[in-house]
Amino acid sequence: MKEKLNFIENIIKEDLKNKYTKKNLKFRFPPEPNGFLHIGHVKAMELNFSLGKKYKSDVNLRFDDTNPLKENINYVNEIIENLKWLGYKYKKICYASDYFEKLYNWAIHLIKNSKAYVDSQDSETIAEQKGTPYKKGKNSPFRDRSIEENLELFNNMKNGKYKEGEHVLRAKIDMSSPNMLMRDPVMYRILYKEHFRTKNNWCIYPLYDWTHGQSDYIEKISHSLCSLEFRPHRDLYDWFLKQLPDSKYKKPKQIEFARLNLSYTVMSKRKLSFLVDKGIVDGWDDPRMPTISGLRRRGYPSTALRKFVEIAGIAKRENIIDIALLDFCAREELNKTSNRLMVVSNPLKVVISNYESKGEELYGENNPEDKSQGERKIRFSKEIYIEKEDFKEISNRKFHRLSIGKEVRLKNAYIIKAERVIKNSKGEIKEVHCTYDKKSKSGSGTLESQRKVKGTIHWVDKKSSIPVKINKYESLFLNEMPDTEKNEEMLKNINDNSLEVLEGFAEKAVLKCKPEQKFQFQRLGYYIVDKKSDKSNIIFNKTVSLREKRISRNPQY
RNA sequence: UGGCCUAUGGUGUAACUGGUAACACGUCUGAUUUUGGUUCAGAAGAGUCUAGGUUCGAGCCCUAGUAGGCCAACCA
Repeated sequence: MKEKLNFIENIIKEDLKNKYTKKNLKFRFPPEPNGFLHIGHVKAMELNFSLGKKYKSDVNLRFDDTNPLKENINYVNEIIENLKWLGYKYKKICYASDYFEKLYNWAIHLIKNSKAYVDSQDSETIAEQKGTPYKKGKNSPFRDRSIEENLELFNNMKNGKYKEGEHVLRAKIDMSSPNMLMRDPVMYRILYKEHFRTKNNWCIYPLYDWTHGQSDYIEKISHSLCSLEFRPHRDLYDWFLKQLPDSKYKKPKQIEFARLNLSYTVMSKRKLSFLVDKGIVDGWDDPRMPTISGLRRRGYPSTALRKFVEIAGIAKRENIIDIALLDFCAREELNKTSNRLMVVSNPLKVVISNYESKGEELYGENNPEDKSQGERKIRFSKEIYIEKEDFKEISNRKFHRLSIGKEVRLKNAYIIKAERVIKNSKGEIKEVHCTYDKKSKSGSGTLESQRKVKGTIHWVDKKSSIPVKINKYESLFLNEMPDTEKNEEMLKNINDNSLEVLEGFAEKAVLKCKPEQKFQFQRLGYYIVDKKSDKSNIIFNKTVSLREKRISRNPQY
């Protein structure tokens, strides 16, 4: 079979033909610890780690921690946990802050080569001088300070002699460049803010452009993969690398790919934190969030997430992937791996009038796709619950469930026939009375047990069933592309029904469930035991429903 | 009044140094089924943004246009 390579793998393949060997290859995943990782990051991780696996080269996990204003250790820990859960094995954990000293010395080298200078204007003035994409910028009046003066000022900046905003260090490139990033970008700013790792050792912090490429170089990264919006940064990336006094190693190559977008959700960290701050969701790990922690809590298996981003592929064009693909990946995995359980989410009482025994134990397969999972006992007796939706007094031919005078099989149990209903004063159905075919017991081998009836429905024994809480989710947004809108616009399309809490009844086998265990509730979908669930208060989160064929449920019948 | 990136069925990706479009999801049929699930068999759906050019031959190369995205943070 022909190997299907994405464009990045093709570049690497070419590089391998030329001046690179497999030993030269090295990758990195460089998140900023300023929030939770989302499914888009899984794409970046999968790319880097699968490349690492393919070429047997190392992949570093590097925290891009140059902005103490937004970053903290909790995010670092959550990210590490996410990688562990996803099963990505990195060579080592690095921090950009490990390189602060080296970066500082290299900055001095740039000053000495007249490639950097201290500017003493405020940020507004500097921004103004930068011009616009259509208009060239102007040189700063401080651009031609002497090397000695620059050295002294920069040293004083480092030693805390100035206030925030008083000076910055800038690269001396070209104020008339068509690329705004090349118009003397700021390399360092003064910030009196404690950093979660370097504490108060530094009061000047390097900015992204002066950090990233250099960090890649220090770690001997060969291919530095990032998203499309960094394309203009590449010119700067290369420029900085060229200025370094050190040229022992091969210079890393920045390659950009399109980030992942998912329909009906938002992906930008700014929007995600907005949802958290506004209290629209419960937190970063709310099951409706596209964060890794949220998807995990929702019940998506890590393997499904990885499979999903792998199928989605890597390219350079903007994309919005249909959420249906994610659900497909989840179902495919869950169908094979999750045990079945009968749970009634919206109960209707059924009395089997001709059932004389006090009750009995029946058996059900735990997973028809995996016989090694064995069977479980299921309690059956005279009174049971079925789904309200599974009964209609009068029905048409397409209704494969229970109705008066019609037969249906109770999964793993008997065939029953509905005889009459009992209604309350408002005319609502309170009970359905049925008769059962005693010889039709599932698996009993009798002729009657092999009878074909129109449908099979799930049920639970009324007396022995366990009440459970079920969180049912819909997408957070009603429109397909909420990410393209401003926060205020986005709010208008919030789905008010994205969370529905149901009280259901589960067969008693549910008592053995453990937090994060996944089940298929038969005929309903896939569910996970919430991480905060316990024996006295069992909580399930619905991951995704079973695939449903479009069937006409014409109410007039 | 600029620079850069992108353009292939509904969606996402393929098509190795040019040889008339493939895969997955989704959709639709049918079979099987004690889950309207799974599984199995099959179908429809694009002639590759537009116009030129090079070539025996272009989705791939060139030119121009159009459309979308990114760039004016002391964020990453």
